[in-house]
Amino acid sequence: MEIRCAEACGLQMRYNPKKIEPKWQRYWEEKGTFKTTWDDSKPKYYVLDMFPYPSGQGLHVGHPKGYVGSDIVARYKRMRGFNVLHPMGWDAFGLPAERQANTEGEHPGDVTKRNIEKFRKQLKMIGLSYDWDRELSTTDPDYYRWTQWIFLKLYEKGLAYQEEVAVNWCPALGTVLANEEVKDGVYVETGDPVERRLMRQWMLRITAYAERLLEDLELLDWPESVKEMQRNWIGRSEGARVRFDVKDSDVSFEVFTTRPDTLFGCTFCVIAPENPIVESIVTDDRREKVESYIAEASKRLERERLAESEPKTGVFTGAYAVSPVDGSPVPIWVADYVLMGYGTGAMFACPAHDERDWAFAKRFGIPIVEVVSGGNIEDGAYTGDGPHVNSDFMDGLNTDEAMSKVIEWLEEKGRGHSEVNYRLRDWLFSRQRYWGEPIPIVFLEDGMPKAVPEGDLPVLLPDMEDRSPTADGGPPLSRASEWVNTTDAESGKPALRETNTMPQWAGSCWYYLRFLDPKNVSEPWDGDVEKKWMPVDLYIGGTEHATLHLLYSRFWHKVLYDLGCVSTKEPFARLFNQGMIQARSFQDARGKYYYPHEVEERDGKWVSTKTGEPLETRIEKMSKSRYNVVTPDEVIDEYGSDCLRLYEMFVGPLEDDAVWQTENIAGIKRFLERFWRLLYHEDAEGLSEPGDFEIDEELDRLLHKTVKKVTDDIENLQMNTAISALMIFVNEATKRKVIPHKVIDVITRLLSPFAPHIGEEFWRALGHSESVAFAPWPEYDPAKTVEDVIGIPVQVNGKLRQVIEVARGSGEDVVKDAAMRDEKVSGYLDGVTIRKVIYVPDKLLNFVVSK
RNA sequence: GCGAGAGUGGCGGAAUUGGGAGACGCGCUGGACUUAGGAUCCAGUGGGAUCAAUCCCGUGGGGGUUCAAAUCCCCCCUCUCGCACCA
Repeated sequence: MEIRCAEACGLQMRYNPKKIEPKWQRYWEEKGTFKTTWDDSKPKYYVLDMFPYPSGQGLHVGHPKGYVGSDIVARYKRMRGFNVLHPMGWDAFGLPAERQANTEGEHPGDVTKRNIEKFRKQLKMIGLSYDWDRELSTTDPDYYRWTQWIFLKLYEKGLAYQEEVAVNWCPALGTVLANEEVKDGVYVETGDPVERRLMRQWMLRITAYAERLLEDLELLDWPESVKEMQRNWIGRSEGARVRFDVKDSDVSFEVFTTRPDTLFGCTFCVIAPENPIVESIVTDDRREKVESYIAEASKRLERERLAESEPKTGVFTGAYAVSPVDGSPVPIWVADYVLMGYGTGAMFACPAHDERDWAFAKRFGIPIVEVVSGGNIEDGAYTGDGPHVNSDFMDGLNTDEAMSKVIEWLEEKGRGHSEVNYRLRDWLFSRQRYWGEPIPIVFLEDGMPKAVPEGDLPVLLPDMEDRSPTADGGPPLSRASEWVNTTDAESGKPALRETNTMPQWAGSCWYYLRFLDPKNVSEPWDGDVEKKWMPVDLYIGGTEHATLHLLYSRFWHKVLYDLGCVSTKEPFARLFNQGMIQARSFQDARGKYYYPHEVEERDGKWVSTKTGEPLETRIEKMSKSRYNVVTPDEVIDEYGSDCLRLYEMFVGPLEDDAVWQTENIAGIKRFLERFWRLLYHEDAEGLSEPGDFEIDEELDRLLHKTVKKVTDDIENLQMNTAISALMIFVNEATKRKVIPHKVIDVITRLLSPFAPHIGEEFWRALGHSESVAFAPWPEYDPAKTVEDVIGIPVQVNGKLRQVIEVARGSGEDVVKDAAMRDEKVSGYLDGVTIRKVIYVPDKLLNFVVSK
């Protein structure tokens, strides 16, 4: 392909992104500019975007914000001599595609393919420097074959198991949902109601890795907020497990407590309604009441139970437990504020020193016994520290001492031991959907599960016309009887395939590894290749994945680490969360949304242009239903992709949310046009003169400062201030009549990661024959980034009175003399006593005076 | 309720080992060029007083530390995010 710069194109001297952008995108594609192969001579840099779910809506301008940020880093690192791996792919299994397919009467595979094509086309228009040869989709059998392979590894290690569990069943979707996908009794994505149902499910034992997932957060350069969210999610707490015997019975139960030091203050125990031991301890006279309470509680979702925090409900079982410390009888209650899923599903209550227990005791008239002094337990629970009382061998000790003493005592007596508990629960891994990875398990005639041999992978998703759940709530795959009825590979005996599929999180747990070696047909990735490229040096994506995707993939990674399949403990060394781009939406009193072109602002109020009706306006997430979507296609058509990229970076800090305001793009457009005119003077009818001359010192210093600023800012992902620095330079350069090409050459390189098309265009115009993508990043002279003569603010009593010019590095005496000679300053020093002079070299001079 | 973060012109935002508040951009005002301007260029633009030089006030509110506070400390208000009976 013949590449012609604007000069060669004749008289096209105005900045015209429509002409240059597609040209360079074609060039990069045809030349394979961003194709990455391992190169021993360069340091590696792996910069990864959280790959998108290719929805039917296509991209809006919010999506590429993070992609542009990571692309700038990728391009910058290449210019700094790094071998950069920067891939992109599709997290394409999942519910929306299945629903879209059903609505449109198509196969989810076809829908997905079409959506991916649209996404890919949109991303390519933005000029992102991905190595498209590494593109992958989680729905591709060559990919999910290895997702299934990892599942088998988990299964072999005992980390995948089946359990009959109460799950969040969503009737509208015909599937179960993970706890995290349900909030307030509805599916967070669609608002469909969710109910509890007991079902056989595959679970992944993530809890076995709780401690390491917590500890290894220390190794990571991640935002503190994300680490904190993961810590909370894992929810480690230290305490003790204590056995309580039930009076006049051989039944006993255990409780977990973080405050075993308050055992002497135990005046009742509480058991979760679902706890099976309730059945065996309830007395006959209480049975009816207890059973109806349990029936009532089971109707409500866990979330709802938790939401109704007050007043607490519960019933007495009629049974008594024996206090393990003093042998006294304490009543056992059933109450739904105790959760079956945490600890042992039973707890002891010390109302004097726990707020929930206090509220419960007050409500039901249960005694409250103080064991830690220092508070007033009449008014409320005292949770602070203090000397213990009424506690036998703990009397006089504070909480810390009492804790170790009581644990020691319990262990000695065989009634308990210290224990660490986690809030994290095992990962519910099966979904009753069609569009997901089949779980590579068969069931033999005796119902026992058996792994599909590795050699038989992938277990392909069968083609099906009817992909709805069966009438009795069975997964869609159970309709594929030919597929379901198979044989055990080893014995040849009949077997049934597992008909659940994996959740969407599965494919995204390891895609960063497949990118290293995406075409490998004999293994998921080559070990040597993995050692070379891992870990991911920079991972950019939204905060919404703080606890789910990022915890799940860390879990899988650690399992793979234990298997010797990967060489790093953690997958993502540095994480960065880009903010969202939101947009203004307009709604009338009836709730009807209006497009931005249907409204106008009158006297600071928004109204419908047509009817004049007042509208309510809000800053919201972009969505089709809110009529506030802006697509990259329309912005690129109007302004070009360099402009879009710069605008998205310039709106504010990359990590912050921003509001899309199309009118603000004008400033970016002007900047690019000014930059263009540095080279293409309108009045000169062509390229400006090469101008092999030296620029003035002021501009030269500014150039060095700009190189430094842009370099530092990219390293810190402060793209907004980097662009500001470039604007300052271009504004200043514009004031000169002509700028030598060697200066434009430097600025072109600085700008090229942000605006790669115009960068490439200029680079060729300046006479280079290779892509600017690998041009050396400009160096700067530190000595030239500071001025020789600087203005020193002179204050009198802390108030700025004058700025005087002195040589940089001047001593106090010199500056003081100069200041005192200054007419204005001396006016302020007249008739007062100078008490003190503060001089901060090159920064400031302050006279402290008094009358 | 608990935890984390934030609050700066008309607007988006700069400035943090404490040292010239408001960089850069939008918008606005005035001017130049023009048949025209939604193009481009130049000048101005935190508030107040003043013809002006200049002065006073000013980073959510109140107090404090300091020669000096957007920045550090204490109290309060507001907003965003996360968790929400986790024994």
